[in-house]
Order: sequence, then C-alpha cells, then structure tokens
Amino acid sequence: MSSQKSEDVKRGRGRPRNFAEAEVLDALTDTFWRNGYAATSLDDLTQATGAARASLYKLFGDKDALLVAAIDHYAARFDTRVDATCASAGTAREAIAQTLRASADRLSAGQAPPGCLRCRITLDRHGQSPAIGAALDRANDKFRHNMERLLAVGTDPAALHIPKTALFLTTIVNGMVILAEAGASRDDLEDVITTALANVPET
Amino acid sequence: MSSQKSEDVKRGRGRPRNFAEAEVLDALTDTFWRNGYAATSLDDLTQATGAARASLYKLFGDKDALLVAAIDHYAARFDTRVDATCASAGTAREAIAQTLRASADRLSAGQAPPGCLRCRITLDRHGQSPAIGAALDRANDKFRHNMERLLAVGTDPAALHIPKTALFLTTIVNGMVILAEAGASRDDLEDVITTALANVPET
DNA sequence: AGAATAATAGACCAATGAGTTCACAAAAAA
DNA sequence: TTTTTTGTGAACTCATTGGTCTATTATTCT
Repeated sequence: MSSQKSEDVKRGRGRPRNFAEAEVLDALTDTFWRNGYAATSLDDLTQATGAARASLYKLFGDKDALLVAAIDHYAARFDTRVDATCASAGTAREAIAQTLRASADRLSAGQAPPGCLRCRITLDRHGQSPAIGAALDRANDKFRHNMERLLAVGTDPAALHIPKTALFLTTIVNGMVILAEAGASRDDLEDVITTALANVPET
Repeated sequence: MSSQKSEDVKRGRGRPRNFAEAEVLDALTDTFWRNGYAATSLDDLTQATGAARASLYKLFGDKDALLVAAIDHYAARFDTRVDATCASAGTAREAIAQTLRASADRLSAGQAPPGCLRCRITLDRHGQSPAIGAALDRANDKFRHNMERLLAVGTDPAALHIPKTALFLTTIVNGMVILAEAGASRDDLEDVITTALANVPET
C-alpha cells in the first residue's frame, strides 16, 4: 500500500514525497490503534505510511509526537461524525441511539482495527510522556463534550441533566469497548444499548 | 522490600528462598497492573518480588506465563471479595451498590495501582500469546459471572433479567475504569453509579 | 545544463530487554 | 564433615528499537 498519491499538492523543489500527508495521519492512527504504542515500531510506521523514517521525524519530531498526532486525528474524526449526526437527527434519543449503534457495529465488525484508540491509550497512559497525557485529556474531554452535543439535539433542556447523562453515556461507550474486546457479541452490545437508551428521555 | 517471609513453609534441602510464594503473586500482579505488560521488564519483576530471575523462570516459565499467573490471581481476588459481599448483603441492589462503590473508591484513590489489570490487558490483547488470551477470557467470564452472583442475592428472579443486567453492570464497571483514568472525579463516578443503580430493581 | 532543494533508503549506534548459563551460597541429609 | 539439593546473583547472548546520519535520487529554479 505505498501508492497513496491522492493529494498531489504542488510542492516546491526537491524529490517528491512518497506519501500524501493526509493519508499519513490515517495510516499512523490505524497502526497505533491496531498495535498500541509500545508494540508499534518505527519500522511498522514507515511501512504503513510509506513515508521514510527521516520524513516522519522531520514532520512530527519523535515517536511520542507521532502518537499525539494520531490521537488528535482520531478524536477529530469522531468530531466530524458527531457533526453529521447532530445535523441529521431529530431528537437526542435518536442521535444517541445512532451513535451507540455505530460504535457497536464497528466494535463487533471483524474488519478495521479493533477497539478504540482513545480507550486503549488511556488505560496505558501511566509512564507515558506529558504530551501524550495532554493529548489524551483533549481526546477524552472532547468525547464527553460530543456526548453533550448529541444530547442537546432538539431536546427540552429541562427534561434531562445533560452533563450527568453525557457522563453516563461516555461510561457506556467506554465499557462497550472493553466488553467487545472481551468477546461480547453484537447482540450483547445491543442489549446494553437498549438499557442505556432507557436513561435518555423520549423527547 | 525483600523482607517478605510471612509464609515460611518448611522446604526440603537447598538454599532457602528469598521470597514467600504467596507474596510473589501479589507483587507480580501489582507490577503488571501498574505498568502494563510491555512496560514491565524482568528486572522490574525480580525487584518487586525479591525472587531471582532464574527462580521466576523456574516457577512460571516465561514472561507470558508470569502475566497469566497475575491475571488469574487478580481475578481470584475479586472472586473472594464477591463472596464476602454476597454473604453480607441483603439485596441485589445493596450488593451491587457496595461493589460499584468499592470500585469507584479504589479507582479514584491515589494509592494502589490505578485502573484495572483485567481491563488494561484486555484492551492490549491483540498480538499477545494465546495463553494470555485464554487467561483474559477466564477473567472476563468470571467477572460477568460474579455480577450475576451479586444480582442473585435475595432477589425475586422474576424481577429482573439477570444475564442482561449483569452485562449492563459489567459495562458500567469497565466504563468507569476508563473514565477514572481519563481524569473523572469520585463525584463523577458516584453520578454514574446512581444512574446505573436505577436499573437494578429495589427488591 | 547546472545549482539548489527535499525526500529516500539504508547503514549505523547506543540502549534495553528476554532468556540462558554458571559459579557460588546456604540449607538439609547422610 | 561431606554430599546433595535448591536458590542466588550476575554475566552473557542475541534480537529489537528509537533515533541519527549520510550518500543518493528526483525534482524545480535559474
């Protein structure tokens, strides 16, 4: 897969890049997501991105910075998915249901990296660099905030306590990630979702 | 901390051990719990256990086997705690509340290893040895089963669907682990617990 | 065409870590 | 006291890894 060339931005002098910058982030994220931080070597990353080792260092700095970029990218992708859901859903219930089911689908689909990068690295944060800790804080705060955004969709603000409910739903998603990695089936996850949704008012 | 000698079992010939076997398991568990698998070196383990490197290899086999033993030990400790709760609690609601609060306390206490060994390694299971995968399966199955045991305490079996509720509560605990590692306060966890308990019938 | 630039490929380095080996130490048994 | 057994402690091997450096290649600008 070293044929990523979709973003052929005109660059100045010098040998042309072997990679498209946008796709490097995806590949980086994918690889850390799949293997975790420690088990991802620089060789893995150069292979996945197609970029030369030296290029990665020039672009990002060091391995920590690569992970930081991946975490931020991962979080940003979720942001845009939430944007779409907020725009399309009519009620908070609907928005939440859609999001939870999308997560469950992905968690139990064999393809794509398993689990969740944010969750995985969060449980692995001890002993990591401060920069990684900060990126995790950003990602986790964003996630919680995104749950609040979903709950704010077309809903009477008096009908539910948004922050508390968002916290609860964050717990549910986090929990489902581990559940799925522990072998739970899609049906199991659906049962959890059903119970969770009962805690989000109808309108 | 190489003065663990509380279990001075009479041993046969040979130089006496530098460690008490029971405490080795605790130290092992503690260390993996604190640092994760990859970030725990054999030097860390010999230092934590007080046992010589060669002794650990003789007793367990290799690093994977050490983690397997730690996972099993970790799960077994939870078993005995659940035993106690089942014996002392009068209702399922009470048993669950007690367990969730104990988890929340531990998760937000600064002391002791943070998070949860089972959850941490579960999210890190990809690329690990089959033996570790099997140990994780045991631990996760046991956990779910323990939730069912707690729900069975003095409760009308018709009042709730035990397997589904146990699955839900497992999700809650798993989720709280990540929440706590992401920086949630004890109060945040209490809010989650309150919501979760609303899904366990009164009697 | 030739200079300047930017990226590649891969060698190189120092550190770390898992696993093994072995001489030595300390106890029980004979 | 001597032998046997069991564990210690430290050195050693070998593979891997993060990070750096250099020669080379490919492109644009003059």
